[in-house]
Amino acid sequence: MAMSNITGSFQLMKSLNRSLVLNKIRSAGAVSRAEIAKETKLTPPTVTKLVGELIESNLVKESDMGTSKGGRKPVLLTINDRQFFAIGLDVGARKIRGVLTDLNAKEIVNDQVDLHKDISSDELTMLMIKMIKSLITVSNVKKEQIVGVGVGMHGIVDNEKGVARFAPSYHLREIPIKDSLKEAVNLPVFVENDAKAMALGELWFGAGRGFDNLICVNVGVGIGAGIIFNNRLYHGNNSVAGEVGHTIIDLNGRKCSCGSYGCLQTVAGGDSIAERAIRELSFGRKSLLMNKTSTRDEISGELIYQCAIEGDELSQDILSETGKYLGIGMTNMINLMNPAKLIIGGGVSKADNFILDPLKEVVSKKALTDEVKNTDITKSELEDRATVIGAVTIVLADLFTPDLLNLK
Amino acid sequence: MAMSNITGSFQLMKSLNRSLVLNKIRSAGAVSRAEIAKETKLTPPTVTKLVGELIESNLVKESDMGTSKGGRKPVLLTINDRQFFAIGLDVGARKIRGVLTDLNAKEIVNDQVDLHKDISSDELTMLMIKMIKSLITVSNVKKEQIVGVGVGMHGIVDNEKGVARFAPSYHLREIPIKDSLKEAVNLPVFVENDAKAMALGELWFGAGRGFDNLICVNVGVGIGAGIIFNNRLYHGNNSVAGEVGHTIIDLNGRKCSCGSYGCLQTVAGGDSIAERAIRELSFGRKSLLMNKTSTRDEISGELIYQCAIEGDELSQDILSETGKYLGIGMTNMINLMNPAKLIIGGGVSKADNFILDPLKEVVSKKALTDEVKNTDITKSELEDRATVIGAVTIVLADLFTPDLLNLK
DNA sequence: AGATTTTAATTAAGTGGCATAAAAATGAAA
DNA sequence: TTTCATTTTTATGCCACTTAATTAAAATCT
Repeated sequence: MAMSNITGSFQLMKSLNRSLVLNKIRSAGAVSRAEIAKETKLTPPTVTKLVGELIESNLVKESDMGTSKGGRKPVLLTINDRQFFAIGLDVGARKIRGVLTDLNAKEIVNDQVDLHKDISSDELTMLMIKMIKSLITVSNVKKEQIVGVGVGMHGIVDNEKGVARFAPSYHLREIPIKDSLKEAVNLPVFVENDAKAMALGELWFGAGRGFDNLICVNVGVGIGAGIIFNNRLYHGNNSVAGEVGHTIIDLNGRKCSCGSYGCLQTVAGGDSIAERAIRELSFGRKSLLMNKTSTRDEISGELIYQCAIEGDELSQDILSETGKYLGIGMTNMINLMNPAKLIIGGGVSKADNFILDPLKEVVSKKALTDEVKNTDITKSELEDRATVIGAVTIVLADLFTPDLLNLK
Repeated sequence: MAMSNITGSFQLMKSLNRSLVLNKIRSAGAVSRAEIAKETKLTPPTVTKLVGELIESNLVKESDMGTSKGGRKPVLLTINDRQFFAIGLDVGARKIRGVLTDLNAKEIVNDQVDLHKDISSDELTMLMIKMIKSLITVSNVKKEQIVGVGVGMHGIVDNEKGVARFAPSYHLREIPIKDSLKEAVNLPVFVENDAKAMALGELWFGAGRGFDNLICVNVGVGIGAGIIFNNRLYHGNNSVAGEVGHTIIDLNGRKCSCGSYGCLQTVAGGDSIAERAIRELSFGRKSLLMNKTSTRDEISGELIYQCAIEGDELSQDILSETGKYLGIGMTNMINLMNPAKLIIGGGVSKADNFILDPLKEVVSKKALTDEVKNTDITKSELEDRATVIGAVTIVLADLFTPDLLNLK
């Protein structure tokens, strides 16, 4: 299909403006009709009408009076955040987290459950359903008030079909999450890759606010990226976009779980951190890690973060090296996609700046032009809640900014 | 700015539909009003009206009658391709090519001029202006009939300002192409990086027709990519997007002109091909290359392509190796961006399949999922005209699909 | 304090551009 | 020749916006 296949119509016009107004209210927190008119370039009568409909549908409410600027006081409008709610699930390698939030993604209740490695598709689905039901029960919210369920799932996800194509942590394939949950709880369900959910979460509620073109990288055992163009998630042609962990940065590197050699993941993924520590220790290097563990298996990324913060030199060195490798991967990504902002999330958030600083240094040395050398790089603001809030955000995005222009 | 900041209005509605109709005519070649209505989901009266205005403005004309399907014969509409024209320039490392085409990008006249390595900004600009004027004179087209000038420029280009930020081939910086040309010829001027122009050219008139999400890679001395999302060029935050030649694939690789080590360009760029040949010859390997050259300096990419086609084993081996390295870079790009189509252009087009086959093989082995392993990869259809036709296409894109929705 | 000015929001009327319905044009098929 | 199918145009209506005028309410000026 060539072209921006968008047919202009009255519905489009109205939907566009409705979204515009709704989103202005959402992103501003509280605005008057007059200000909306000014900022959206809609006329006051139009804004009045649209706001009226939004109030009618209970999405928006009039709240306080604003301060006068020399005339009549403005009536401030806010999202009616006690009327509707959204549910988000973060289906990670070792546990499922869940939250039920209001329309500002403010948490009302949360829940979590541990997973075992050899869980089956049915068990997993069942746990998700159970959690959704529990969140609803505990929060004491009516089901009609819930606008949808978002799922941030690790691995390869087909977001259109709502299927987890491949979940490496439990070696499961083709889990029909959307269909299963939809049938069980009778709510709209959205399924998305965890890094993509995270990116959307950071865009709306975290470090990405105000940007419309960013990349958020989830560094854990795997390394995935969520790419945002024009305020929307970019999925690519087969929902595979963002697999930065499997970009090759070392032709002669070690074999990766994907079969290739020298993937970023093999030198900067969570497992590689622990392996590097074990190797260094076997060379006889001293470290706090020795005092805190009795067997090799106890050495984990988290522990190394902890020790680094406590001043352990080996741990710091390891994280620094990880940061450098990660920096290479990020530089490649920056040279290719030139995002306005790069957000680093996942376990790394816990590693203070031991990873981030060397990462930034590599980018500032190796990226191509002065402008991209200075790419704005920060760590996740939502930290370990990024994916679950991101999952909620998928639901909110559908509510607040429906994809009117059928951009893929 | 959060959100699809698009205000719905009557103008928007109309522009959207006007573009929709215009583009349907352009991409179909010849269609009836009825068919346009069917395909665009506009109503027949609306199409009649919009077509009337397009005919009025001389962009569209009624051509032949179509064949009846059991009723009145349809009147076929076509782009009025003898009324308006566009100019494209390809400012390469060693020469400038220019074309003047009709609105279907069909060449009317062309021109080219050689450049010397130490050319100045003023000289370069002067040559461009001279060529534009010459194209107009020779074609005998009135200046009012020319809708604009597009420039595909190698190196780093700021397309918004129309400035060539850095042109590595002649070590020039900050050439204000747009302003200079605009002043001299008094026509709308668009300046774009060569790979990006190429991508747009292939999208509209080459191997990319029918896709709305593709990457076109220009393999020459440098390796640049033009990224198309939603039928539009993606520039990134500083117009730097697409610099795949400077993505690092070999941590321990050779130093690149950019200062980093192991950039794709160092193992798959044009220079590396010649260097590899020289090295192999110095090891005493036999080759047609020996017969065709007297000094090392004569060994070039082109010559190697030629020898490979003539059956020279060494040349074939070298190209195969180049293809493998290029395949790594392409795999990384595919894993990151998951394009629907990958087009390989530049000098490589002349290398037959000696590069493309190993490239595809690497992708099919190393890309992450089955779907992306099978990414549609072909070589450029427009071949050495890709950039210059792409330059024309920038002008046409502005005419046919103005950026109504201010997507960046 | 009262009049004036400023800002906010609503009401009323007008307009642009698309849709629906019907008709005209034209040709194939019965 | 009549009937039917398809293409295109004409006439009318309607939707969602805009412009202009009005009401509301507060700050500032005299």
